[in-house]
Amino acid sequence: MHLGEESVRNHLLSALSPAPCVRWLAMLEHVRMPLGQVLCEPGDSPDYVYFPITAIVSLLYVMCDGASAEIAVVGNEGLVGVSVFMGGESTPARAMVKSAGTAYRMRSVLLKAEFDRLGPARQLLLKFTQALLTQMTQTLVCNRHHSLAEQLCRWLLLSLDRLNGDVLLMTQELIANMLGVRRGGITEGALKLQREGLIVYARGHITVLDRRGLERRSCECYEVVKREYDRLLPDIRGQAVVDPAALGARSPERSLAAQIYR
Amino acid sequence: MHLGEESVRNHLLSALSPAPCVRWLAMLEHVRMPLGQVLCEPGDSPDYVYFPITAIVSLLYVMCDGASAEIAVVGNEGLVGVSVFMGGESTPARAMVKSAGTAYRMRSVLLKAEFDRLGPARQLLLKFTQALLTQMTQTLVCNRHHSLAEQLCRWLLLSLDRLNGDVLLMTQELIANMLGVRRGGITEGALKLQREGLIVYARGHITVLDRRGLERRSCECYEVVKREYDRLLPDIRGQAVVDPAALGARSPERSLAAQIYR
DNA sequence: GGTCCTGTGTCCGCCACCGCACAGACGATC
DNA sequence: GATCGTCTGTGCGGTGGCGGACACAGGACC
Repeated sequence: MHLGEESVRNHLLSALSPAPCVRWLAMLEHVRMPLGQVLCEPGDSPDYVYFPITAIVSLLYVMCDGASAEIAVVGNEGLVGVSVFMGGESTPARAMVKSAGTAYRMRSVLLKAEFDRLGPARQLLLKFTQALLTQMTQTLVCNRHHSLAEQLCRWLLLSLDRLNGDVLLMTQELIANMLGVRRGGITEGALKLQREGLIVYARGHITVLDRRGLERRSCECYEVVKREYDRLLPDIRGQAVVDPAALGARSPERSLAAQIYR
Repeated sequence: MHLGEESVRNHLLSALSPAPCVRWLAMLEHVRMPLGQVLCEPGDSPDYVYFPITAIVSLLYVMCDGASAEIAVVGNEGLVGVSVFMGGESTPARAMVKSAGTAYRMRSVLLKAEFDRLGPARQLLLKFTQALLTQMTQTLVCNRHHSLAEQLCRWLLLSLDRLNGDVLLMTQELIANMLGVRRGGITEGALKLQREGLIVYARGHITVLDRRGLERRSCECYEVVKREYDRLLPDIRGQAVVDPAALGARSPERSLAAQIYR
């Protein structure tokens, strides 16, 4: 198992109380997640669940005719593969890496066993699932009632929250697929945001300059989702980033366990 | 507790293995659910969870400006109040009776306790939750990509599946609120379906004449949802209706327990 | 039988977004 | 530095659904 120099970790793993952690340690595998990697095809029963660290994963529904829409985003606040412990094994959505990075993965059967055995771990996983549910809900209503520009802001903010830094590597084409709209629409929206000085866009590199501005231009949906994540997973968010300098210092806390678990 | 002459029951309750049932019996209360009754406001921690029998409940998101959209529908295949055992207590959606009928209700705390204690009950409830998740997913993509007419068909079919009979009591105004569209749009769609002889529509009474026809006019979304419900809850669906005549015969099976649990 | 209310049919201007196409710009590659 | 592929800006006709309005019909109620 290898860890690299990551200055963040998966908050869901961090929030587990010490007891299960020791056992979980041996089950976790550190993996790189290249852009576009498909973690799970619709209908498949996935072998692994993923706890993103720096990667962002998109739950994407692709229809018969090729049209698609993003259901939800998962970053280092959660895990990919809730269907494993929900009991259905598979979902009708595809899980795809939409921002390259790293993750821990765990065999599905192991997670399932832990879920069935341990109350606290179970509660945590279920709360995350409910947060995911809220995100889906909000995406749904946003789809229905809000303008493309507003949706774009929401999408950028949700991605940004799961990102280390403020540069997104993402072409307009990809964003369009996620939002289920025409690429030209994204161009227009992005241009508007760029002219207002909120972002800079160039060939797949989006740099967010004014986060507050994005929040102002966004619809209520982003705020609702964020509040609900904070409410459901309070011990997880906020205490996020570990000081890289502190990590650099050799000490007992420099162990894998220390990095993952608070 | 009173039971009436209902010829159907809640499939989720039916599917519970005998052991928990005996205990659950004492916790269930039979209630009537008038049209428009609100079971749970967004942000509330509901006192009861509901297992619909003949009623249909809509999970509705209402936005700041009053615009709304239906997240999912729950009928006698499930329960209203998954947030109780998911751990978040509340959801940002409103639960509203969209077709009058009856239900069993149970105190939230009791259900939560059962959920934490019993593996089989837990698994069943979680599977239902995943089915609900699928329904939401599909509603989301349908919103994005399909025409109002197709969505209307999907909506009618989903309601029909949860209904005893083929008459829906529902004004166009209400349907419009559910689908998050303009009332005029529903008028047009319904007229088209009526001209094709699939339904008859008159002042809040929709009679479905040709179910197959509706399925043909609908998008793939309905089929996907239905398949997933059947997959996840196979022991629940299909064995639905109890012969009313058989119920009329006085016998030991005529007990409440017999009616609820297969 | 008259009155009121609710629910439905219809119309019209409007606009956001679609689908498609094409050109220009940047960056990688040889 | 020439070439090519990818990414982005832009244009244009078409259209589905919006918002708001109005008229009419069926029931309910007095």
